[in-house]
Amino acid sequence: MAVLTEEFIYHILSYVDKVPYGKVASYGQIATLAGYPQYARLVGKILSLSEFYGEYPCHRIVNTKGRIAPHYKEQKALLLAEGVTFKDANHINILQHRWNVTKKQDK
DNA sequence: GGATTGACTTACG
DNA sequence: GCGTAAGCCAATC
Repeated sequence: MAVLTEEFIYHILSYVDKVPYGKVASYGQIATLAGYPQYARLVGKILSLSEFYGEYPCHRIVNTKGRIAPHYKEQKALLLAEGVTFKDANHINILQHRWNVTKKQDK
């Protein structure tokens, strides 16, 4: 039944852990790298639970618009602490900080 | 087993 | 660039 097994969660988080300092990645990007491009929503759910499975940089994960998580208020402060710049209160400079391994928008 | 919801993404106006 | 709609999948009611 549950797809959100520890094995799957750690698999996703392993890619999250590969996001370099000062960079950010999208849910879909992580999902694609993990081999499940359609599981972007599951990635978000996993990240919300990631703190219970280990300390992962879940604050480096944003949506493709560069907007931070609506329910994760510390994210902005954490990203600023890493040198990530914001366009406004809820959007980072995704074009500047997005992870280089982007396969969807490799351009 | 159908309907609703969500840390998503893409398309359209 | 922003709001809405449709597509997507798993969990929850």
